[in-house]
Amino acid sequence: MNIYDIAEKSGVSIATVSRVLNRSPNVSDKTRRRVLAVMQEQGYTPNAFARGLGLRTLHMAAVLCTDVADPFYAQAVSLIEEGLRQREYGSLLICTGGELEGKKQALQQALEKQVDAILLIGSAFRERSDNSHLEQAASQVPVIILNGWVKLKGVYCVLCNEREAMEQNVARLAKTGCRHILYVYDTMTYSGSEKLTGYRRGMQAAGLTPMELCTHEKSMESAYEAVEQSLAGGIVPDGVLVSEDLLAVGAQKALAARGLSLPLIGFNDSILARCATPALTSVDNMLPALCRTGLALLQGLLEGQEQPQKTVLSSRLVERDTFREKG
Amino acid sequence: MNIYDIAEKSGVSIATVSRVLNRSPNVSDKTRRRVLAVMQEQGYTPNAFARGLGLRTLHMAAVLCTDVADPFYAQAVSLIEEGLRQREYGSLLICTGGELEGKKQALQQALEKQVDAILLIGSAFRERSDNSHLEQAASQVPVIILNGWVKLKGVYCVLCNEREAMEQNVARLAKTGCRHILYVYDTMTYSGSEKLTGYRRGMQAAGLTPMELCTHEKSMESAYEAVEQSLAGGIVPDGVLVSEDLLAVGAQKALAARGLSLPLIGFNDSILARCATPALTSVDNMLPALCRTGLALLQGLLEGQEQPQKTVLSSRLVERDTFREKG
DNA sequence: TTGAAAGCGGTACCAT
DNA sequence: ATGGTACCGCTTTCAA
Repeated sequence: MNIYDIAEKSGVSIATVSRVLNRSPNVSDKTRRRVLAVMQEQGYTPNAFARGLGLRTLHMAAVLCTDVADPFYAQAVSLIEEGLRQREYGSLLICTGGELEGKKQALQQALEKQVDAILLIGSAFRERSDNSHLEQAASQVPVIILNGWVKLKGVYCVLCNEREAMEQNVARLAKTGCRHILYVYDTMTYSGSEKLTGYRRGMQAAGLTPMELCTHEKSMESAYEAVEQSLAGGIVPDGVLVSEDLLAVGAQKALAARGLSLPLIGFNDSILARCATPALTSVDNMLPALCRTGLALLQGLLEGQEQPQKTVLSSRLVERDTFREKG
Repeated sequence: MNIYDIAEKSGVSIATVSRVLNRSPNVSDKTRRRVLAVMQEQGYTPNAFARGLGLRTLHMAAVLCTDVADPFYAQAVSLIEEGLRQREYGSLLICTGGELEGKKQALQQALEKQVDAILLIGSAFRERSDNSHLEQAASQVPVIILNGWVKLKGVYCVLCNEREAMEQNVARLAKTGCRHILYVYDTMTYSGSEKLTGYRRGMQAAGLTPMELCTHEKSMESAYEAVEQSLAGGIVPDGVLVSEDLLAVGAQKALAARGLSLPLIGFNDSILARCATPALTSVDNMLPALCRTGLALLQGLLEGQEQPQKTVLSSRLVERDTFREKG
């Protein structure tokens, strides 16, 4: 069943059928009705490839993240997919893993599928040395990074001031009397190093000595072990900051296992923060706003407008059981 | 930059370029090298639409779920996307929401994009009365339901024996002396009613009176409230079964708020079960196996083999802090 | 308002 | 091993 069949059955040319398909105003009401009726009755679905060939777009955007199984990315993907769908764009999801090779392949796959844009979630998409793959992709379609930052032509970034947020976290704990503030984190993405820098600056500003603990991998269990070993090794913090709610839960459990209940602040304000016991105080990095902004930016771009290459939103502390500013 | 340009620049016909593109053995090594070199140097990316038009496939599958932000679905989507990617298929992700209209539209969108198959995650895709939209989709491409069951031509289901699992849960609690086993659940999907049936049968078999509590919506907070009100209303359970880890966390918190620490079993063995404090004992519904099986089934289908319309895997209890069989 | 026909960028069959 | 060419199904001038 194609446009020729429909044209024949409704006694018009394929050009007219195409016009009906594309809601062109230059079709008489009568003709339109007739054609639509035939389409309906034949259960006709236009072939997207042929359409894409002509229009040079399938109305699809690629959405990349290292792993959707991570609740934070899942939340982001959910928001983005919804926004794209509302704008009548499909979402090609690709999980890349943390390795460069996976990211390169993902970009290649996205380009092969002729997506209209590529959305990167997370700062893991900025490589230490060589970002030429990003550059190449950006030369073909707009690339948008959510919660990450790379200065490259055609790459647009929307992010949250995480450095500042972490700096404030230190100040907050220090204000309530903490002197030995442990910082638990995992990998060194752009975002990760921003937070770490924020922590260090905050500690310096407060005249305190940094206590940093890097976990083996990004998992609750790994954070548990790292903190447990650290405590066993005689480290005695009186406050804990963490780069990620998932790790924060691990840290929290390790502390609890030793009967400790210290001020603790997580990051991302994910579902885990609410589900943890006690519920985690966490930095809300404004994910919904981040996604909304990124989508609006993309829309502008696709409409041919100029857009800023860097947009920074400010975060917010969500107070729950593990820490409150009043003390 | 298209196949004609490449052909010209390498001094061969487009047919030969096409052969190189498709790894046809009928190309001399010398020619192949030359063509590949030109492609490389020109940064050529074949147009997937044109290709799709000829091959009648873009090598893409649609992956639908009600909402990826739910950690359980996110995990499933992650596994499926990976499996599809390994088989060189792209994943068109669509979140449908719980309403029929959203699901219908999602199927329509998937079909318009000419996907090769549709994967439905969760039992929410079975409607109470009318499944004609599924039937229509299945008449065009294979439809696979993971963790759900609908008997329809062209629809293939892989699921877990959740009814039995819940029945066993009752037996387990009863064996350790529980007499007043509360069941907390939310909506009535196919999966939901299976579990509820399992609970009822289990209670009957143990000679106990069912105590059922339906939450207002699928959220931790909603479960908390429901249980809290129930306790406030004088209900005194001595064991709790829940249809979902997310709800289980809410129930757990409500119990803890009243100083209660009862045997409690969640469902899905999601990341939340591990992150909860105390960690939840939960039924592992074999999600990875479910996804693997579904993907293998799909592959078989695409290769033209017959496949069973229903495959049932058996679940497994993962014992953590909130309940152990030995007592 | 409608139709005819030239693309769009590939695939694949038929020759050579 | 290679080239010529007729599709694939739709969009979009250009004429009528």
